[in-house]
Amino acid sequence: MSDARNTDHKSGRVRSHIERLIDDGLQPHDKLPTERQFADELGVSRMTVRHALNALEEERRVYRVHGSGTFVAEPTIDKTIRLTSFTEDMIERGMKPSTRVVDVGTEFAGAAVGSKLSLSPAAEIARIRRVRLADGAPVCLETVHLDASRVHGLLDRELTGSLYDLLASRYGTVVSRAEQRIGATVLEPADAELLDVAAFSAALVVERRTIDQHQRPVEFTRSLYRADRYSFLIDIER
Amino acid sequence: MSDARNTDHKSGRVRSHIERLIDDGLQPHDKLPTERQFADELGVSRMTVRHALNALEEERRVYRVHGSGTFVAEPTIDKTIRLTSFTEDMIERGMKPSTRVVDVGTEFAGAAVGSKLSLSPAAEIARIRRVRLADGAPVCLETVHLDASRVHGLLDRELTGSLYDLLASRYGTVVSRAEQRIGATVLEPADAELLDVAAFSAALVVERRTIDQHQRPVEFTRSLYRADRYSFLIDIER
DNA sequence: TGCGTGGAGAGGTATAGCCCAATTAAGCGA
DNA sequence: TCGCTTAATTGGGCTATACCTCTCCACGCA
Repeated sequence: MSDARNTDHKSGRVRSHIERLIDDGLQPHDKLPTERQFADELGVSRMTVRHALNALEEERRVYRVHGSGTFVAEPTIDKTIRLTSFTEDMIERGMKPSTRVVDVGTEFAGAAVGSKLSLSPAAEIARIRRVRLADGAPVCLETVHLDASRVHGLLDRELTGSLYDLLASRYGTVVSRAEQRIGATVLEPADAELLDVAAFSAALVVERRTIDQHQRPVEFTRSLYRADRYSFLIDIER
Repeated sequence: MSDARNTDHKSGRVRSHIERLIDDGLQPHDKLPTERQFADELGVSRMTVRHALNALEEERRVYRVHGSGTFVAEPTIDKTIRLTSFTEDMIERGMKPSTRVVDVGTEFAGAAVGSKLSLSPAAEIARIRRVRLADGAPVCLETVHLDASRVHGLLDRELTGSLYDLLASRYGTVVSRAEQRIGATVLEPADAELLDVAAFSAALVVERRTIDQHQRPVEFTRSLYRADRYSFLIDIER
């Protein structure tokens, strides 16, 4: 919970201090000391305390009532969908992930993919098709599209590992968020064969547009998940 | 975009000013004036400018690069999944929702539904099957299961409106969160007919367990969505 | 007993100024 | 010409202070 990096800044130390208070015996809806008390006690200015409390409020660890005080929030069961790679996802589900590359190549973006990646339809893109397996059985067939000009030499590399790791370590591209569309379809015979199921079986279609730290689109990926082996769990707050 | 309430505070005015700048001709990744320039120009302190920029950064209208400047972000389609009813959902998508009740009745919970609602398998449950339509065309076939002892008389009521509203106004049950599983399937002929599509068409299966303000399960609903007319949009943060 | 009103105390907004850290470009030297 | 150093610029963090609005309770009046 408490991060060592917190000690880099005063507001981080204040934050850790408050987190410790909450973890050590305080109950939800208990009142925290006032901002001015924290400031005096920790020898920092009130603005710094507010900075730390803002962060904690953002994460729903505390809530504030104007004129009244700051209180410990109810613990949230924070299972909101997260941005994880297939590899991380499978390990979390207790299965052993592996990957088989089906084919790779370059092609013109075209209208659909081009618009998703903010590129001209005539731009060159790198395309990677991979089957992702869990415990040796196919789960997912994914087709990744990347701006070829930003990933020189990528297609000659080993592509069975995490693409996100490769993008970060080799091309300095850090993934920050993604927009995802989840739909359903029935599998074409060719795709069904790659996934080792009967033709026209049900599948989840996931189209994912990944965005980097500068809000630029990184990749557009279309994945087909076997419906009998995969589903999404989502926790939603009102 | 620009809100009238913004004028209540200086930071709101600063914020509006910057938003206007962005909307009037600035392109993504264009550089904004520096924080100190804004402060001078608008006659406010730099902290106030930073406050406004923090809010805009939070909403991903701008991004900052330490030592370099503040820049206009790429426009984002911000459709985070929320806990909405079908009715709200369709209105937001610009369509007119309606409902047709297929059948209602009571039955024993059974093992599967009972465990989802934390009830004995022998408990009596109310079951409602409804077809939900958008602009007059079927989109979703839902089967709702409720603890019969908590919703006396519900099945005799008008069931074409929002079930959440009915639960709140008549039974004091306020929905606070939900756990949802999203999968895919092909439609049985009987279900396909109710949804007005060919048998064995693709559909999304959504199983939703709704929890009230006291953390008690309220309903368990299984919905089948026509894949050609519905998909989920999700925004994910790393 | 009941009500309402003021004051203390809480968070919210804003100021002016200090130093730090990252970036960038200009200038200098090999 | 290339590469390194340096200085200016920009955002990041923090301080100390001031004044605002909202809440809530105690006190006093009817």
